[in-house]
Amino acid sequence: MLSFCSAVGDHDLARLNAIVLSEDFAARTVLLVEGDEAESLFNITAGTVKIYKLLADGRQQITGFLFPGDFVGLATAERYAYSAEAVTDVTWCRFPRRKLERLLTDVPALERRLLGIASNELAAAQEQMLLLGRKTAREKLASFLLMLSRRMERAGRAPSPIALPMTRADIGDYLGLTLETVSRVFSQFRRDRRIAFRRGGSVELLDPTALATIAEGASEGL
Amino acid sequence: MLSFCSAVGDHDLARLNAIVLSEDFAARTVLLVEGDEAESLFNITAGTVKIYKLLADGRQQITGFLFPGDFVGLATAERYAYSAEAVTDVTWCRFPRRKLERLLTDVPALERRLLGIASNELAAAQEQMLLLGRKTAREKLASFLLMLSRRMERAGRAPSPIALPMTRADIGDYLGLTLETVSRVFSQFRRDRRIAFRRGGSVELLDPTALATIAEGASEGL
DNA sequence: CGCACACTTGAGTAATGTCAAAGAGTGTGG
DNA sequence: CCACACTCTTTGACATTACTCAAGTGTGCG
Repeated sequence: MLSFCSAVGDHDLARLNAIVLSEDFAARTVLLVEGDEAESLFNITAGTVKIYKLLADGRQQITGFLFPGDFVGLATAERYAYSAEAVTDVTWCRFPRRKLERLLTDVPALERRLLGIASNELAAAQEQMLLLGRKTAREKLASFLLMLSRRMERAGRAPSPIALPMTRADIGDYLGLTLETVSRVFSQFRRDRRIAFRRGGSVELLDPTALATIAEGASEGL
Repeated sequence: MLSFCSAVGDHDLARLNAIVLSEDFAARTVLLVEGDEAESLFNITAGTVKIYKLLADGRQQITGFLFPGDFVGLATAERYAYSAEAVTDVTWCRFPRRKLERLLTDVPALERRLLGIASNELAAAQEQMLLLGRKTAREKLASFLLMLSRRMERAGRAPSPIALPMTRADIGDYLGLTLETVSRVFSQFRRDRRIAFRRGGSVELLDPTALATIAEGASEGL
């Protein structure tokens, strides 16, 4: 929100606040369903959200884990391109689309901000395609841990330990692996003293440099 | 280009044309390198372009095949997020970024158009993540053929036969497979009379319905 | 305290990758 | 014009990674 609102002047900020609505949800609540009419855009205030797509037989691909400050439902299309579920308890702000569009027309700087956000997401999506299509299980998990770590840093927090509010199954569905493979690779990293699990489901990165080497595919002798 | 320019009035269209520069390239020419300064945006006029990311050891993930009308280098970031190479001979229009930005400021409708394009690409990227992370080789190839077919239709052409200007290796690098697996699945589809190869490297979809069923993961008894 | 639920670990399997060789299509120079 | 050389493709045999199925171990919550 901060980065979004900072493009708005005082007067327009008041208008932005006027159209915003705060909502709370318990963990595991389904927040959006792919194909539903996209009548609002949301910005996460607290908690973790997963966005995902499903195949007919139930196979799931999580396309992103979203944290406070991230947008859900970013699309100019009529319908949501993905489903969303609360991983933890979640609070978000709702921007009714029609009101938001009027505001965007009046404040072009907001539109440019949204374009910037969308093109960043596009770059992240391409990075994820590289991961899904070409990386091994080890490389995927190392990349995943580092991505979360960098995200913590960008949010102004320490790069380690990292909170892992999602299950092994969710991590697998994000990386294109099974939960068993995720567990096995984590165990391997733990045995090799590259990570350590802490209480409350968080992970400490004991050797970020080694993880970065693995993540980039130089996994030969490691 | 048409869809982009149609958001511009006559006077502004003249301005748009004034900043545009047409360029030609032979097949296999490297057009952009990931990490290079993003000083221009491009719109393809003729030919096929692949955009891709590389790992240190040479593994490649193609994140998109782009055709006439598509944009290359769409990013607000300082640097290109991907490399690009001409699959066939290519012609494109260059929009110097600084001049384009001035134009975008003057014509907010253009910016909204770009936001729409970016959010469509985001939806396509998520569909591709589902494919890469969760679909089998058969499902991937069926999805790929249908995607190209739908793209032909949207461009106002017949949905079949489809031109396949890229190599099996490129298709594999797009779908997260090896070229051998691509070839084997194509052979299987051909034996099952779902597709037929025509002269000049194009494919006819003999049974689009069956392919659609396979693509969506209902591959049980097929 | 005990019941879920998530996680870990093991054994065997299946899908896809790797290595290899031969065939088909295309362009070029003798 | 044909033969050679090149690249791309197909197909086969085998290897490997990650998946499936299964059992057992925490761990937190009611």
